[in-house]
Amino acid sequence: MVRVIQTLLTWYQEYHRKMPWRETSDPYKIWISEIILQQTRVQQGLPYYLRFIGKFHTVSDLALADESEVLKLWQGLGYYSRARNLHKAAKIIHQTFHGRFPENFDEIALLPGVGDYTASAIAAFAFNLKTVAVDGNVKRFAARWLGVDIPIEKQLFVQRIKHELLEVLGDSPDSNLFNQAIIELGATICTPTNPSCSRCPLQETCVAYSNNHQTILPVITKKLKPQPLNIVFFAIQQLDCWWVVQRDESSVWANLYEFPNREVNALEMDPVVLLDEITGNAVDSKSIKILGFKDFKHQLSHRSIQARCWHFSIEVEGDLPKSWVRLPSAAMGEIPVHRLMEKMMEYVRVWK
DNA sequence: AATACGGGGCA
DNA sequence: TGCCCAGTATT
Repeated sequence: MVRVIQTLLTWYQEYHRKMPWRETSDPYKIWISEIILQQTRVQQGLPYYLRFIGKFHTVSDLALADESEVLKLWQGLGYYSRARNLHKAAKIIHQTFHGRFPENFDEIALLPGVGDYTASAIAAFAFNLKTVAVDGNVKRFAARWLGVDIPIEKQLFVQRIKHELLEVLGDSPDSNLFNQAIIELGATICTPTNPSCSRCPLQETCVAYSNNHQTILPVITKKLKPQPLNIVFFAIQQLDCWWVVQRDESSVWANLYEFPNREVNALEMDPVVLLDEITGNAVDSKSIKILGFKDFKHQLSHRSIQARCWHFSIEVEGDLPKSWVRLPSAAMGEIPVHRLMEKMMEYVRVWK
């Protein structure tokens, strides 16, 4: 075991990629990076991390911001509850810990948006606590290296590899480096397809390699098919202004803004009839000019969205729903929106 | 234990 | 297309 960890750390120090959140021991920066990197590739998350740290230098800066500011900075990254929980957690740290990041595992794990992986990662990377941070990379590497054929989404699998990896770590003082190393190994060598076994520092002791089981491990049984969802949007223009609504807190794209819309069974509904339904006949049909429509396909992890965006202009509004907000086009860039909304704003040329 | 929750890159 | 990414919260 001593031999293994020594080999691993030596490999890591020579070959690891340089990343800004590994050049610091500031728990705030490490925390931000770990939240951003949840289910997100380094390449995609890096610019967001730099912008975040650039705008909010400390946890208190973040705590004192508006949620919309935080969501705006998160725009396009997905899983927006991460941003809302990040903001909530910052307020907790600011208020109950007076801006000082908690330094023990249990207090870290209590923060909203921080689960077992993230708490372990912060504990190891910021405070060098003895723990194992199990993410997707570590699961894949451990399943192969230890030859564990329990499906990786089972609790028993995580229990098993955590126990074994903790034993590998042993009494080493390098929990920080060890955790960085196994994650980096999974990300760069022990990849999902075509792992680079020839370059792997742990090839000699790898169970999967010795049995030629790299392609059948890890065992993954889950697979949910995205369900179809049809939505008709209305991009309603009044001279240089647009109408938008904010989504509610308990749905996809929570708290983000978008054009008024309605879920439908089929996209081919009469748009004027649909608009009357949504507004309660608030808009005089003679006041409506139809400027065109465009269809969009948008893939989420759990939904296959087909959207139709109608471009209307109206002269005068009637008694529109209270939740509708009219914004000048200049203000449309200030509100947090989802990717589909970005595409639709481009279609109707909100900014000319 | 299962499901909701984004978006992008790549075979 | 389908897979998977430095996962978590909710049911």
